[in-house]
Amino acid sequence: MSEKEGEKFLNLLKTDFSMKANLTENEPKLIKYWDEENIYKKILKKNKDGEVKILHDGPPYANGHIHIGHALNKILKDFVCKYHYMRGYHSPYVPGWDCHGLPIELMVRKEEKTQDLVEFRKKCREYAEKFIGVQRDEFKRLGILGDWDDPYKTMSFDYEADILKAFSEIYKKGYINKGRKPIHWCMSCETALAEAEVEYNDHTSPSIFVKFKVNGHKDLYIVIWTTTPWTLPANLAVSLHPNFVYSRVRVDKEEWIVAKELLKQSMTEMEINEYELLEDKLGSAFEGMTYRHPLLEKNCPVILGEHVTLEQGTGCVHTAPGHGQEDFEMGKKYGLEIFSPVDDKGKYTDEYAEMKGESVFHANPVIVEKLGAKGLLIKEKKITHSYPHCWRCHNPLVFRATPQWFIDTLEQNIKNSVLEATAKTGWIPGWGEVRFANMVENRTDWCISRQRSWGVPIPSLICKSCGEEFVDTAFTEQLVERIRKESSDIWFVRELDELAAGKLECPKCKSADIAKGKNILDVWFDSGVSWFAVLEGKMKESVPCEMYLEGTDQYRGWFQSSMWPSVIMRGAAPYKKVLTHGFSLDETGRPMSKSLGNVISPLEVVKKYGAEILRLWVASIDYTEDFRFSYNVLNQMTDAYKNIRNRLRFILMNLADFDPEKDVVPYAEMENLDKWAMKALHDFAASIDDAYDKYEYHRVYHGLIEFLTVTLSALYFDMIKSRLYMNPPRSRKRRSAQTAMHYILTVLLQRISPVLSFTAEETFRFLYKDKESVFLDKWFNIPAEWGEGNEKYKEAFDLRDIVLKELENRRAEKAIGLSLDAAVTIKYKKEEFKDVLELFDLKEFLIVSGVSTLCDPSMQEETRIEVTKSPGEKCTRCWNYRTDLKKGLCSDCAEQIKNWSKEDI
RNA sequence: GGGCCUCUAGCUCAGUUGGCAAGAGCGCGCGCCUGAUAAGCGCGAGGUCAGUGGUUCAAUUCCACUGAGGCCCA
Repeated sequence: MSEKEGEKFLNLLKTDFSMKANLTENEPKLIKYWDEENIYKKILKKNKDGEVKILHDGPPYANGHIHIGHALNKILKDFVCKYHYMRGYHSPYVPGWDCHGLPIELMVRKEEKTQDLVEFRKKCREYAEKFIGVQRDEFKRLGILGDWDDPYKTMSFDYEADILKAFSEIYKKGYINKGRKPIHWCMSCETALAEAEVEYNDHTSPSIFVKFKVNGHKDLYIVIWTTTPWTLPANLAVSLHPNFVYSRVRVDKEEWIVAKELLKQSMTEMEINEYELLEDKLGSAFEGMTYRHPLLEKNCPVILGEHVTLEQGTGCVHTAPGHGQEDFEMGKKYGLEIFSPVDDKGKYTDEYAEMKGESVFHANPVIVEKLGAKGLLIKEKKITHSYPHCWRCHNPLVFRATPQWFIDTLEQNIKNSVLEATAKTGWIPGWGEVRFANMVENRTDWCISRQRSWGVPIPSLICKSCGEEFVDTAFTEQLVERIRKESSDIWFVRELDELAAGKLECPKCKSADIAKGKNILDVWFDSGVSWFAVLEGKMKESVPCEMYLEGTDQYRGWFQSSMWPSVIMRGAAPYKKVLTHGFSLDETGRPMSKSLGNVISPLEVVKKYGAEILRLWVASIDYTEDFRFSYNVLNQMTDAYKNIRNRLRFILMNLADFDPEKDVVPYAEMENLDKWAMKALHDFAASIDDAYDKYEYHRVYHGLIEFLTVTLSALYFDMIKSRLYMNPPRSRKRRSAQTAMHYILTVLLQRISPVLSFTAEETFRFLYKDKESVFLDKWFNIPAEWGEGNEKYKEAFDLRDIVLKELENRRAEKAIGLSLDAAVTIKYKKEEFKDVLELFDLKEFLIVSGVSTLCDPSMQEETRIEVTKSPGEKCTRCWNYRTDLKKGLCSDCAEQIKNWSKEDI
């Protein structure tokens, strides 16, 4: 028989499953298929009675294209959800977008010159809508399944209404308060400015050293330095650093207090040439000391703050809680008034009657003069420094306390409840709990009011006659229902009497002359009540949900902005688990940023490599830490992907004539080697499922690669190839191997589908033309029996390693090439070792032409391996060396060919 | 400056409560095969476990400090 004819009797099957993936072309087709066939909806239907496990999406900001952080975040969420889908949980995934806020306002204002507020808000809405569309397409391109047709948007009418409903509930519980807080203020535009609207330019200010008379000591002064003399009327304290050393020095007939390290520098600046050091003391020793206010008839305290620096001045810091951020924090800490005797136009109010009506910037020389007259001014100079200016009118800004609304996060009961909820939450990784709790402990009040345009209005009312600002809960609740129908625009479109059903009245002076408040809500409040608007509202599910999953920046952001409202309103956290991921760095470990020019766009990756490669990369890394991203690492993923795909293809090829409905061999009748493979499959699946349960996808990736490369490709497939090719197609021996491969493929597809969704679906639909989707497939539970295996497996594989080593030695000597060229003799010392040798068909197990075994109790060593070139001639069909060839065929091959068309052998 | 975190082969990761000469896969080098073939198999070279000091009979593993880096604050 010629070799050509011989191939007729070999199971060398072909497959149309291509080696080349062509991801960039095929992925969009699959996405279209998922879309058109409503696969996501069908998954929900399949699992509708399953246990509820909802991952609640944190809304990205609807602005610009997605970057690698967005991609990673959404892909991780997709892993979580898809594994839930596979395991039968009810896990609807409703993506969302954060729509209000300053960045969109700023973008729109660049192009839009309209002065009309409602028109402007309309443009903002359009802008957000546009980028929701852009980002939705980009996310879908990554293969993420979810309710893309009906996502949540913080600007939808329902959502806006729910924001105010939540506001109202929190207000009724007493956790929303009025307060004051210093902010950047432009007195020529008469408007508040956000940090992003502030531009820093050089500005010349007075630079003055002033001495404050200490009470209870004769001629003792504390020396401060400031560049804003106009804030001195608002001075309420002097801050010292508790751990700095302060010196008491004699200057003329007086004694001054100055930080020791700044003593020389400040004395030079004050042009004091002669002074004498009297004493050094820690700043903490001065706590409780009081001094006489330099301008007003009152006494003020010396307080301690870590914010004090030794960069300039005297180390004794003039503190006006109404006019500086740190001063404000200190004021809060020490219970000082947030005092700011300055009005919208930048003029002193009657709280500083002495200069009422005077503009603060014109006040500087006057204040300096007053200090001089009192003998408190030590030195005045001019200083040119970087100073905040208005980005629109370019005038210098002031920092000034204004009325604001706060959520009271300092109230001890609620803080304790938040800490309790924190302890009950599962933080992944575990250190998240410490980080979150620290932030809860140390945070300040949550200021929820913004003096902006694009957002949900705070439904506060202002009494025109007495100036009282207040919230009327009945009115708020009417407003909620109006907003649900007409959007929050009605606040700006309608007059107050159109909005209020009944009569409004000032709770303080009973006046009925009321106006609408002018503040909108912080967007963190918008997204912070998404559990209320989306989980409870839109989805009709309950809180807490299974998981929030975001970057580590959200410990301060969304995790907190969600936690506080939820604890106040529901007495518990909105989530059972919080999982966080790190940030993307470039190849050298620097953060990815536009300014560094080291950004790799996920869109570019998808275009060049395919989303599957990106998904595989996400699975490969330990995302809990920051991760490096580069084309280098993507190329590695491409290689890994090819490996996976080829192994799938090999299985498909060998299953081309296998129908699981008819051809499956019962476990009990399977070959031992195939049973071993089922044991390996069982163990593999158990470890993969454990990794999925713990959200450790890099273990999924590494476990998968290890299983495919070592267990399957290098061991199992290599060993069974001959059996698959040589035995009659329907023979039990061959069907046994195919049965194993069939189960391997089934388990593999289910395990890779959350990560390699495209490839899993492609393979699944290639295999089962009549089935819809791998995600709708029933979960295959691996029989526990398969995991039992045999304790002697390990000994057999240890023996195999030794034999292979010996084969390699012969190969190096050029005695053999293919391992089938060899014959092996195994000598063993202990009789019991026979059991190990009888476990498998040794010729198949070792892939050699002949194996002989011999027990020799007199041997020193346990086993001895001898490898020789196999005697006989090479069989043209099975390539074994045999001594019984007839016409080039060995007797086994002759037998197999004889039985070729018989069934069930 | 503060809170939290990271640093193991070129890359991505393992290394349970301190204990055999620190492992895997990929990549790289060399070889085999040509019935998984723009595939498959084998072998090999790569690490002062960021650095220093300490605790201990023994430290990649515990402690302290230093360095590099990240997120969030100030």
